[in-house]
Amino acid sequence: MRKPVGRSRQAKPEVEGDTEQRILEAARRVFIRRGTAGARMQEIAAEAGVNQALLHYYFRSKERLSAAVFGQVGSRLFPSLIQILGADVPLEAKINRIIEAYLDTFSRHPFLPGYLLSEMHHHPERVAQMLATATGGDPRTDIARVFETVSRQIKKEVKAKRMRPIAAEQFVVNLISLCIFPFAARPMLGFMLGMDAAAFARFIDERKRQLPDFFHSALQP
Amino acid sequence: MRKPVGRSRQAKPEVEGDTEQRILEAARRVFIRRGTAGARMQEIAAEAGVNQALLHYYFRSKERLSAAVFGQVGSRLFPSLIQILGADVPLEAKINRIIEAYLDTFSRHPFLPGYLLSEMHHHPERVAQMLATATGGDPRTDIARVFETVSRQIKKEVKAKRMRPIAAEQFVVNLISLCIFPFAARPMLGFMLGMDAAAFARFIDERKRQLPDFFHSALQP
DNA sequence: GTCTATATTGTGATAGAC
DNA sequence: GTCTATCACAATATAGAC
Repeated sequence: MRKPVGRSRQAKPEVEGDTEQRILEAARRVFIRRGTAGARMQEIAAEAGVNQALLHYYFRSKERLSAAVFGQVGSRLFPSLIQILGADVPLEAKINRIIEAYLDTFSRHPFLPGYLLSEMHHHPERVAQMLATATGGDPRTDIARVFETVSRQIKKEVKAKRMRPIAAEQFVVNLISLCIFPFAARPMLGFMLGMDAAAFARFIDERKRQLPDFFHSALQP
Repeated sequence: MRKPVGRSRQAKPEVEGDTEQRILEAARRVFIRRGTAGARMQEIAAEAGVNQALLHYYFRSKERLSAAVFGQVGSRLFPSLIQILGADVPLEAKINRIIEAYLDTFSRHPFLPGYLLSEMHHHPERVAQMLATATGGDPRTDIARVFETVSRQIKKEVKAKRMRPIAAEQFVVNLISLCIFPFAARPMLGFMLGMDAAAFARFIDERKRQLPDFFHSALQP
């Protein structure tokens, strides 16, 4: 590992943010639009405004750089899911919060879902490390606890006759399917439904309003 | 265009199926697991049991070969969607049929969703041609008519107080989200929920049973 | 830390024999 | 139609000056 240690600030005319950060951000943009295999180190260097050799100086290889980006993207998306699902609030509130949070995030970063799914598909072996980076620790333990919490809440609601029975796993998968898929399939939906960027934004806005009711209704006994 | 014309059968000891078909099938397998950018012509040739030069003889370039695969995969998935949605049966039956058809198809080909979404994400410009290949004609016209049909059915159900109002586009997107996403996100779900292949298959089986009710309930007024 | 120059290998594509 | 051999360039990675 030759990676520079100690981010000791040099008295240098740095453009904005330190170089490592600029490279990482440029890499994120390029990997997201080209995919890991399709991205070129040269394009990342150009986007970061530095030389290609610097990429290797900071990240050693394309392999490591792409893994860093994957982990970073995961870190932006998973913690809030875990946090909301594990929070001490009613199930109904969790549904609303997740829909709002994810539709908002993806409206601002519409290419994240496509990148994330593509990356997971072609590099399933990286998922474990990505989730470890994202949750900071042993992801399986955290996640298992969260599903336990949700499962208890569901059982309680079912007992109170306010909800039909459903496994916590199916519940969560249904919820995130409805939030993520439209963005991942955006190119197809855009074409099939003749939607340009503005029309797609309206489509998502309508979704923000309707999805909570749709989902709550689906769980009615 | 040097592509051989007339599939005139040569008196040759062909292994199984004609060579072009074998190449196309090998290419599909390789593109699905590596992605378009990550796939190597050499690997496809090996998988087809032929020399790399033959790939160029039949398909001219990697670009064209990958486009052929993308179109072929689309042709296996979209026509049935269009056909079921446009059929002359009640909305409820369409929901059941689509869930059954897609969960079955994807159970047998679990990597199709990941490939399809990945490809669409990185090559949105190919979506139009892929859908044209898949539907054989002007896809926009067919699709628009189908959405019109569904829209009328929804309005009728709403009027009869058997259903809450929902745009046909949101209706269809919700339905296919719930069918496709779990497969596209399989690596993540597998890890998060600690599911191996068998557990994932059980998860999908449970889904086949529960999704119809979930969806119908979601549409209750 | 950042650059230029270059080594080295990978990869799509073609030429030409059979 | 199918093969072997090879070209031409693209792309990752490193060496070494500054």
